[in-house]
Formats: sequence, structure tokens, C-alpha cells
Amino acid sequence: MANIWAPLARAIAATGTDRHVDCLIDLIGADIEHDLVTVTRYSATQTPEFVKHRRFSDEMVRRYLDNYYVFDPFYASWRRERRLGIMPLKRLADDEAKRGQYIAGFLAQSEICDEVGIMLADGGDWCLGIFLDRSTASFKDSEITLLDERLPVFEALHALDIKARGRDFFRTSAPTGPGASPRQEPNIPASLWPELSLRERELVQLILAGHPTANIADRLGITVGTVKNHRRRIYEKLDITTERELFLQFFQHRADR
Amino acid sequence: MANIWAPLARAIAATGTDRHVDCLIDLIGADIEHDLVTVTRYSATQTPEFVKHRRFSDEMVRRYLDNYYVFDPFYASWRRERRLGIMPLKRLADDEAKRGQYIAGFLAQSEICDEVGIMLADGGDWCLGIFLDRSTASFKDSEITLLDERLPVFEALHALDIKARGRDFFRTSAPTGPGASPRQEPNIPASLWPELSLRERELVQLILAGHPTANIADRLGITVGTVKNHRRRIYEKLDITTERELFLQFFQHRADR
DNA sequence: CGCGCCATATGCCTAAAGGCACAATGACGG
DNA sequence: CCGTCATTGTGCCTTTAGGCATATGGCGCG
Repeated sequence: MANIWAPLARAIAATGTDRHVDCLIDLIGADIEHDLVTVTRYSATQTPEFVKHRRFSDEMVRRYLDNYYVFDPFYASWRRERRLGIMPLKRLADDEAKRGQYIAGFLAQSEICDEVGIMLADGGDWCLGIFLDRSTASFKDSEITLLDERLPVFEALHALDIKARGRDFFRTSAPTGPGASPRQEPNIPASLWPELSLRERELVQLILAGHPTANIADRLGITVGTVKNHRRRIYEKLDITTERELFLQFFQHRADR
Repeated sequence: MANIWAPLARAIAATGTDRHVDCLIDLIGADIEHDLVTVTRYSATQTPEFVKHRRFSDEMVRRYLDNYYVFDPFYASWRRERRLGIMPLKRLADDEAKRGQYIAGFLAQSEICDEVGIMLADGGDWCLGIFLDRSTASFKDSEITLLDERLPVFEALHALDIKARGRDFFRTSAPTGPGASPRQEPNIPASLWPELSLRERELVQLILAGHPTANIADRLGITVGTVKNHRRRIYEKLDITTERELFLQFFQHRADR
């Protein structure tokens, strides 16, 4: 336990730098024995990206991206459910045929007998999957519990890294609404207002683009009353009471960058 | 030990925000029993600043700043040695006469029997001192050791906060309350909207700063009707019809720079 | 002197946002 | 199963912004 503090301090200091992922791996694996690590990015709509590995073979990376990702139960889980958190391989209630192929084919060839994924939100419909792998012994429940306890720290570190890098979330095309028709719509970074749900972010995007409530209702196919409800909920979460304060918060965020 | 992870995640997420110091206090005191907390900033050349306290008295704050800081052994240590880290009161190899006065005078009046300082670099010749205080029992060596182990994490968090704020000197002034009271008001460049009169520019400044019509009327000593007239005139000149379009025009002007 | 601009004021009405309460449904986790 | 959250909906009321018209006085300019 005492050897967690140094990797933790390093991971904190490394947010926003190129060392972030490496330090995050060090932290996650600090007192969980493992034989190798793979880091992959999953999207709900695109093929996975292989980010990094430790003690894994480049040949197996190539095979994964060529073929085996199709059978990857973690990837399938992300596409189906978008679930974040600690995910042990043996808990994936996946299609048994696919999981069988993943284990018999890919994992066996990689000499992996068990795997646990740490799925962290990565902006948009992407997640970052950091996988600890074992060659001979399976992960114990106590080890999974340890990772579960520490998950909020991993998530906070990764969120901070995204924020420090200032990546934008929405990329919208040109709007064609009546009234306010700006040439350039405000983009809301993923790191801004993390307490908002996806729907609420959609609402905020339209509000900040200058659309009045009735127009937003039309666009989203909901009633004016529902838009008002969302507005109230958003204002509550952001501790404001008016639309103009929303503009100001956003303006301040932009001014701080 | 399991209850360190939630405050740790919160402290990570709070870096660069107004909540940083509060979350840092929560983290430091998470499983170290204490009765009250004081947070002070020391410079090698200026008088101390009292940043924040928990369960301490405003009267004692006043007395400290009026008089007792002169006898503060932590302050003296900082001025003399600039030493950072975990500093228990009983380890301060200070002038015994001064330490005696601090304990007999200030600490006794505050009903504090022991104190440990966590001294973090704060930019320039300043440090941030977060002090855990006990009223009845002294801090144990094992508790000090625990803080020593965790110090790199506290340091990394605070360094990250400084970096995120982009300031050489960290300043924790009173946070602004909810509502439209921005830290930084929009400035309207002279080249923007040259068709506006001086008075109209004054109005726009206040509108963009988030003030509603009634508030603007009060500030300028005119009636609500007059403010509305000005609004109408401004909107005519800028070929818009609503306040939100004014925000958008301004926002676009800023985005274009 | 007349005109236009600016700043200020009044009155009335409409549209829209905000405030509040309540309700239903589905998904998720303990 | 229960509680929580997100999403959607309804209704009623109040507050505020916007729309429109009119008026007055001061100032500068042709």
C-alpha cells in the first residue's frame, strides 16, 4: 500500500503531458500483479485504436487490428452499452461464441489467461481501455475490488488530462436556423460542465448557438415545456438562474484559455 | 484506508478551480483525526495571509494577523529556511522563547494543543501552509509518517493547481457568489461597433457583463424605460433583435481574434 | 432657424423566459 | 423490489424583455 503514493504523485504531475498514459498504467498496476498491459481506444462507431502496450508483441497488435477486434468482448460491450469502469473478462455477459473465439484465438496466442479492463471516458463516443493481463493465474476478486475502489481516482486523472489538453467535444456543421444565425457556433469542450448529461449538453449547445426555446423544441422534436424543464435542470446543475449567466460562464471558460 | 479514494478523486478534479483548497484540506485530513484547520500563506518578505479556516474563530484570526504571527514558529521557519514538507510543531527547532509565546498565547487561547503544518510551494517566495490542529491529544508519530508518505501527492496536486491557473503567485481571494458576477468582465474594443454612441457602449458593456435591465437602470441612475429605449436603439444599429444575438455577435468577434 | 442625433422619459401591449409543482416511463444499481 | 436519474410531459403564474408610439431638452451643424 505504501508504494502507491509515488506513482500517484507522478500520475498527477503527468496529466496534460505525453507521459500521462504511461503514468496512469504505472498507477493502475502499482500493486496489482500483471504480466502485460494493452491500451486501446474504442468508439461506438469506428474501429478500435491501439494506443500502447507493455510486454505485448507487435505481431499480436497487428492481428488484433486486422481481425480479432471483431471478437473482442470489451469492444462489443462498449458498442452495445457504453459502460465505463472496471470490467473483468469473466464478468462480461457476452455472446459465448464470440468470447470463446476471443479466448481460444487471440488470448491463447498471446499467452493471456485472464484480463481486466479499466474503461475511462475519452470524449465523444470514445473510451480509453487500459487492460491488465495475466499469463498464468486469474485475477482475484479482492484485486478487482481494489481497482473498483480506486476507479474514481483513475477517472479524475484522465478527465484532468483531457481538460488540460483542451480537446473539443462537439464538431457541428453550419446551422441554418432563423434569427440568430452565427457563422461559427460555440463548441462545448468535453471537460466543461461534466455534470451535464448528454441530452443537457445538446440543449446547451443549441442555447449557446442562439436558438430560442420554441426553436429548440422544434429541432429536437420535443415540447416547449420539456425544453423549459431541461433549462431549469441545467441552471440548477450550474448554479445559475438565467440564460445570460450560461453565456457568461461559457464566456469565462473561453477567456481562461 | 478505503476512504481516501473518494476525497482523492475529488481533489484531483478540483485542481484549477475555487474548490481546490477545500478539497486539499479534505484529502489531507481524510483519515487523520483533527479538530480544526487553518490555511495560511507565508512569504519570506511580507506578512502572512490568512486564507481559510474550519472551526476556528474569526476573532482568533484577527488576533493572529494583528499580533501573534510574529511569534508563529512556522512563519519564522519559512522566513529563515524556506523548508517545505510536513512540519510537526514539536519538531520545530525554533527559538524557545518565541515558541513558548506562541503556545502560551495564541494556541492556548485557540484551545489548540498540537499542530502539524503541511507546507507546499506556492510560487515566488510564498508557501501555502495547511495546518491540522488538535485540541486534546497530540499527533502521533505514525500519523506524521502517513502524512510524509502522502506529501508528494499533496505537492503534485498543488503544483497542478498553480499550473492550471497559469499564475506565478497563487491568490485565493473570496470566491464570487452564484449569479452574474464574473471575475472578468467583457471589454469592448474601441474598434468594435463604431456606430454606437458612448452611452450606448456603456449600456452594452453592462449588458454583456450580465446585468438585467432593472439593475442597469439603477447603476446608471435612469429608468427601466430608458434602458429599454437604449436597447432598442442598439439592436437597430447592430441589425439584431435580442440580447442573445448581442452575446453572439460579441462572441464571434472574440472568436475571430 | 431647422434638422438630426443623443439622452431621457412615459404608457400600453405581447412574447418569452423563468418559477413551481406534479406526473409518467425506462434504465440502472444495490 | 426500491431508489435514483434522465427524459418527457402538463398546467399555472410571475417576471422580464421586446415592440411600438410619443414626448422633451440639449447640442452641433449647415
